[in-house]
Amino acid sequence: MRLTLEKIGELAGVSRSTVSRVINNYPHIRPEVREKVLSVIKETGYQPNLIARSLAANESKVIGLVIPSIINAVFTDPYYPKLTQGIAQACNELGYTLTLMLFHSPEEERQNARRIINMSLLDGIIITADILYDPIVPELLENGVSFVQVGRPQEPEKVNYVDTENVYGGELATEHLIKVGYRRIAQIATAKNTAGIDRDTGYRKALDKHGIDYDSSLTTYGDFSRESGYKAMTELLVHQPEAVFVHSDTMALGAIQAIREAGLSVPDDIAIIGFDDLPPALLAEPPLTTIRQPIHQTGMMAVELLIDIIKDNSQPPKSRILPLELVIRGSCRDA
Amino acid sequence: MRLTLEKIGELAGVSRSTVSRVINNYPHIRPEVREKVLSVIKETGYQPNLIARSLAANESKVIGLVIPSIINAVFTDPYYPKLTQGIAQACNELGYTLTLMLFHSPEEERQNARRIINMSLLDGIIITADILYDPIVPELLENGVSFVQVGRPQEPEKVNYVDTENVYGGELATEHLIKVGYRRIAQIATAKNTAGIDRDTGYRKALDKHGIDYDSSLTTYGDFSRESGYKAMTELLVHQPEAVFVHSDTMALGAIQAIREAGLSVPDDIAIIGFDDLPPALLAEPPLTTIRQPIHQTGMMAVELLIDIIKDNSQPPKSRILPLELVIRGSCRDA
DNA sequence: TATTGTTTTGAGAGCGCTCTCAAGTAGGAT
DNA sequence: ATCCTACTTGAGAGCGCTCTCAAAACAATA
Repeated sequence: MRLTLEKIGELAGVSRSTVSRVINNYPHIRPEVREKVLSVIKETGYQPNLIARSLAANESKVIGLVIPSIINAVFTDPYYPKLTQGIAQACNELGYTLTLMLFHSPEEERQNARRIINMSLLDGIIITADILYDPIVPELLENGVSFVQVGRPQEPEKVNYVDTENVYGGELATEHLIKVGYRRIAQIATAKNTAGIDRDTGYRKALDKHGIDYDSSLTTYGDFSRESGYKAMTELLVHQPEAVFVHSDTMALGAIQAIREAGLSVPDDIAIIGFDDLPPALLAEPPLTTIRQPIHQTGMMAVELLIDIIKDNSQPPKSRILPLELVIRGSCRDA
Repeated sequence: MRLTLEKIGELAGVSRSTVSRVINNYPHIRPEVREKVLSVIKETGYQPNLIARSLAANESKVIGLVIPSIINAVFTDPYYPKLTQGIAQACNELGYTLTLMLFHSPEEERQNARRIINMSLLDGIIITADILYDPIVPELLENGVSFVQVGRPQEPEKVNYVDTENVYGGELATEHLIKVGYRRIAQIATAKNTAGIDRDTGYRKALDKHGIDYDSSLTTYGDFSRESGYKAMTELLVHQPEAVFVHSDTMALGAIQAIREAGLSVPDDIAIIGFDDLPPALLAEPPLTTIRQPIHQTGMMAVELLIDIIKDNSQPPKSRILPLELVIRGSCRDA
């Protein structure tokens, strides 16, 4: 039989209110009474009913993680599991419960998203949508839901978000390539998401800075999957780049495979620099030179920011930009 | 301002009870009244408060997915993301909400698990623990929590679980190796989990059936990570196996790398057969011959079974065993 | 028309908690 | 001893819903 506050009070010889007070650490309780109540709680193994608490206090201490259907196909990319881990850890530490909303199709997404969002089960939401024109974001905005986006949003002035220095990252990668002596630098980009756009901006910026003309035939596109990297590299091969800046490690792995199958070598014939620094980068052959992104920390940061917002949703939108780092390994020649 | 049943009733000129009835599709409502209420709900965009509903009805329609800390280090293995996807999809389809409980350390696990489990936020739990002696399982059992385990439990007669035919899988893999002509067959196993034990059983069974003596020096152990596969293969190399049955694709990838770095070739010098049939298996070089496991379906099945149990937790423990399939690709010689 | 049965509806209690309000109790100052 | 200010506690309302119970309305039967 489930225990209730009332019953604990009975056993301890105090009222429900008093028990509630000791559980919630209110001051003004006589030490002996607090002791007594605590001991009863301990020996009965009482746990407060979260649902009832949520109803009364009008907060559930649960937050939702929304991963849109477009991204979902890319769950093979270790990026999301890693991000999820960071989010989960922060939730554990901060006493929140995490609910996962993974959608497999746009219809499923539309049907469920609105329902869940409005059903007041959630105190707030983290949405991993850096795609352009995500339909959920305006809806959240309109309904006054507390949320933070992972990745730069379409309208940064309106939403809270956590992002990495993607422009700088693109620049960093490209400049490294230039610095070690490459000139004909291609790019495997990802269209339709702000991260990809920013990295592309950085790429062009670096080219420009060093007086290299941007050549659009040297940019091909992938969708973050390994297969798409393979395909994009195959297209690139005919243009004979000296080096390629690939927007994600996973695609870089595919690109390396394409290069090898063409009978060429990395980095001797074509150099590769990736982005993310996920575990496979280290295991690649050759180990991938890449731009390290603090993914786990991004997740944790998103939770912290969200909780901040839940406490006061009236403040102007905030953002956190996390730093990137160049990791030199074996897929580019040395300086 | 949040709408309530009461307010909708007011607007529709009926009582709260009636509104509740139309929302929950009760019979005995005059069609015109139902229409009226429905239209008010539609134009106001009213959504029932899930928390209040949970409290009153004593069910939350949310289930938890518990991934213990030991496994967590292995989140780089695509197995878990894939399983999670299956679970999430079934939840969406069946109107349940999924909460994710990822733990990073045993302490975190102990602290949070009990709390969440007893806090009556969850209608039921899916636990992905096929490790031996998992401490959470007895606790769940003791507290009468509805749960299903993914992977064969320690005490199958006591718990509901979903599993694959692991013994048969081990047998299938080993027999394939024997059939195409190998005799000196090694194994990279995973200790301390029932899946590993079962696959090992199958491996020995096949050996035995074909009159090959089991040689313990031909079994080494990994922990499902690619690195551990690499290490285990390195150990195996000195014993010069002709073929290796690796308990997971991810470890198989590591093993192939070790073989290559030793200057040998797959399958010419050493054949490899994996387990799982995850996407990287197809991308490996050579493409991995492996045992396909219906991971997505396993996740969905777990949810279905769980919901079944939530509805009536008094029935004797049930289990679902999913079939396995041999997928022949390029990492073993042809017959 | 009286009676019985069925459908349709509302009132009210209750889920287990939080939070406000006011009452009771002590200790110190006057 | 009296008053004032803490401190300490309990009573009660209320969160938004479900569900039981009984009343009201209507239809069917005698």
